[in-house]
Amino acid sequence: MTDSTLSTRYDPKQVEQKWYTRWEQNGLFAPRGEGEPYCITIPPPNVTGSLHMGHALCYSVQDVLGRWMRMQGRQVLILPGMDHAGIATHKVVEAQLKTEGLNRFDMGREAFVERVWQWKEESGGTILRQFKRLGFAFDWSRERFTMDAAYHDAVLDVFIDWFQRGLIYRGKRVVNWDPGLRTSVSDIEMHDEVRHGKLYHVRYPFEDGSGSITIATTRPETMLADVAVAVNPKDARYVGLVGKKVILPLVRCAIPLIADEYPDPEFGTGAVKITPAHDPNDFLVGQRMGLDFNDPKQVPVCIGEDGRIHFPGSPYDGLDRFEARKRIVADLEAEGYLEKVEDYDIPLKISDRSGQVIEPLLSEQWFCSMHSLAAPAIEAVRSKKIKFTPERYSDVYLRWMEDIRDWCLSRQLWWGHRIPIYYDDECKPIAAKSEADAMAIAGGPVTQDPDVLDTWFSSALWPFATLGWPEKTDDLAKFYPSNVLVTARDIIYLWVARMIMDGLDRVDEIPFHDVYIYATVLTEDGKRMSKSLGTGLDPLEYIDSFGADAMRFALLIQTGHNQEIRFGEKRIEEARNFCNKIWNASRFALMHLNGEAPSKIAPERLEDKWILSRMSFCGATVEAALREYNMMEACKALLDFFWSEFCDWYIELAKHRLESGEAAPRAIIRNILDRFCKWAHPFMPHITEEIWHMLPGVDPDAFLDYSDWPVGGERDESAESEMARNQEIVRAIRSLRQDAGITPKQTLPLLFASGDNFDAEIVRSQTWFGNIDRSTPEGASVGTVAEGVEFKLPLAGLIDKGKELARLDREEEKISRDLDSTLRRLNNPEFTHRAKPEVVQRDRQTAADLQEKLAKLAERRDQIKALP
RNA sequence: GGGCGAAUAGCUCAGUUGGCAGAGCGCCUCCCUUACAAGGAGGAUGUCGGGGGUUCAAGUCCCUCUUCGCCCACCA
Repeated sequence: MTDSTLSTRYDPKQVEQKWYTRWEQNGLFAPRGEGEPYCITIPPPNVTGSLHMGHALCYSVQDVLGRWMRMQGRQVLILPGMDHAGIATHKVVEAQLKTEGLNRFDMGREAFVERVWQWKEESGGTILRQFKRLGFAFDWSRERFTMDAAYHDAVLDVFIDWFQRGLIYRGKRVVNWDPGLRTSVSDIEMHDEVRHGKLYHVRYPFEDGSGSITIATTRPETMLADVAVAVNPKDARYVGLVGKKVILPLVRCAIPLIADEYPDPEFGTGAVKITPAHDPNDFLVGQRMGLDFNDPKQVPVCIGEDGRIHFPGSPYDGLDRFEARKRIVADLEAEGYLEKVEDYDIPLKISDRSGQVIEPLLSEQWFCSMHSLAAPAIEAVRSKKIKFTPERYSDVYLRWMEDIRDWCLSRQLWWGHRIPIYYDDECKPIAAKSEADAMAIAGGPVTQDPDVLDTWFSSALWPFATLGWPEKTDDLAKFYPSNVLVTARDIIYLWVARMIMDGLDRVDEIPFHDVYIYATVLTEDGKRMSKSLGTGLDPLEYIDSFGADAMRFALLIQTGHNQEIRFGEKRIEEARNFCNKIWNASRFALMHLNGEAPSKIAPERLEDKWILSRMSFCGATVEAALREYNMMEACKALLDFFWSEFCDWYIELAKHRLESGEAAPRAIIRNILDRFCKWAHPFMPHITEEIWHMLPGVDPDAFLDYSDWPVGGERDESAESEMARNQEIVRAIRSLRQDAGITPKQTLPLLFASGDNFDAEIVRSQTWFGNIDRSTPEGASVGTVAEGVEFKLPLAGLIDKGKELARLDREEEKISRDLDSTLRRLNNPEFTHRAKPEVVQRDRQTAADLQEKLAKLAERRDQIKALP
């Protein structure tokens, strides 16, 4: 019995390493066979560092699905890769440079990009190691990066196509400018924040000397670029004044007082200064005024890309925008223009990328017109061609899509896909795949646009560019559309929506059938996990101390259709304990299997039939849960079955049968371990592979991923209910023993039973009695009634009369309460008439049982009282 | 302002079509019973956030309110 030498504690470290190496060496992760293809192109993590808990969950779910499908004979491709993550990576490397006293502008574009590639190798390597430690069976041979040469080609292809179709256009707009990173960012790359500030009331005198009009502003520094003052045409206070000119204080030039719908008469003074270059709303007013945004005289810009005042000749030139505000306010006050200052909570846009206050800034950018791309993508979700799980997210998606805005594509960065636009000597843009192509078209020298594309432009092609598109590859034909996208809810707009639009537009087919949005992993006390807050947890640390299987299971058992999960060390300890339980139960089983692999399962006793039925139920539950992407339910089914049913009952019942050499429990236990290993394998791949291979009869060269997925579902209802009765009885008698102060170790010779509607062997062995006698004991005894059978144990001399009576009281009280509520229902004719007959029948039975129990309790009370 | 989610045992959370409230952890008692003390047996614990309504019957369905989290929009 070599197996008994196995440690009583499961050691994940060596087991996990051993199997991962073997899986890789045997090429398990690439698609195999001729089964129906199943594909997931994993969300490529950013090469900005290392993976966190959210990643661990995200990819664990995908690994579960992949392994589950593989076991069902599908041809599975889980395609991994990483994202160059333009701004995010750019920022990481810029921060590194800063610590070295360098910056990208001194380095130059080429050297900087080279430096980022170095970082990409480093971060990518870390991430890959983490993936492998978590045990993911992804096809590393097909690993892709969003800046691979072929991928870049796909990006150019889409851009040029859309440019030629007029979907991509260049324009001067007020964009969200991040002065820290010196680039534009999109609408969805920033968040709102309210900060304490001031609302300044500034007097703008009329040119004709007839007094002044007062405007309210939170940003006096932008007045340098004011082009007008606007009032609402319905605002009675200003009727007749519109058309006058006002003098812009400090700048001392004349600007018009205009009427526009935009000012809200209720706010401030009802008069607004209009600065089209530094405010999106003012920009719209400027458009309505018919301004030429290319003419700096008509639309001046007073803040530069670095967030400093750019107003040559003024004393403010070169000042930081916040410093300039102070100076300008001071000057306005000194010159008597400042009417009043109020405290005011200013709603601001903060860049998600740098944390800087977004500066709305007029600049020339590339945009993508979204409406025509969105229409089919809306239809695909509305018609349920693409299904979201949980379903509520399809509404989130649709609402955003129906109100979609044009997308600012260009970023003033160096890390990313450079925009394939070349300008000829007349500054006419030409879209081309290379400089040579562009020159051929231009017939002369060209200059490439310096900007790069928003990183999501390339991410949007992920489901097909990774499969070789625009080439017509075998992979593309076989694996597109992929089956499911597993992702976080915060990138539904950024990524999911765009993949759907791109897929439908460029490949003419949805990119995936299902979208599963998993829960956000929070800390134990409900905080967002974040490195900067110090609340981030590193999965690798937990894997080191608890094992990858425990790590995965701990996350998966909390992941259903919920929106968030709280994760702490407690949860992973529980999962580790489960691994240990699996290990020890298997150890026990192996000690008794004697290396035999009994082929035929012959259920002989009630518990055999029961456990086989429960096993079947477990498999069916796991499968149904997986179909609905409900990891929690699947994990719970596995845990409950294995621990509470198989270990706590079946193994306990099987012990003495194994001792006496019975074949049936051996065969059944082996069968259960085999199936359990299979059903649990997607969730806990290493420990299940290890145990499965220890089972006698398992081909040492086989792997669970390519074994089979047993079908569950056949139930033996009568065995289940009969077993449940016996379990009830066992629990009642154990409780009785405990109450009587008898420890399990004290095996009592005799238990007396009043009937025989129970399985004597189950009850006797599980309540630790030598024998059961179907008569009434003489002398003092304690007893209990369970499932209509009365059990007594003789306790002459041991019984504490007072205690026993108190116990009977408690029991009686509880039964009476139950009986009362049941009778109340039954005595209500409305209930008996209207409720479903089976419900009424069940209640009648319950009432009868309770009454009988009560009678027996009364009888017992008399007996006890009669004792000396 | 609009939308989504959450509120159930001390904590973290399950609760499928309405039919007598569950698990894990924690707590109490007992047990190192030859697979496992990272374990076993037993036990205590609930105005299911508040208030209405529908129903014979509501944690579950409807209305409403409160608190928390998230998303979207707007704001001089």
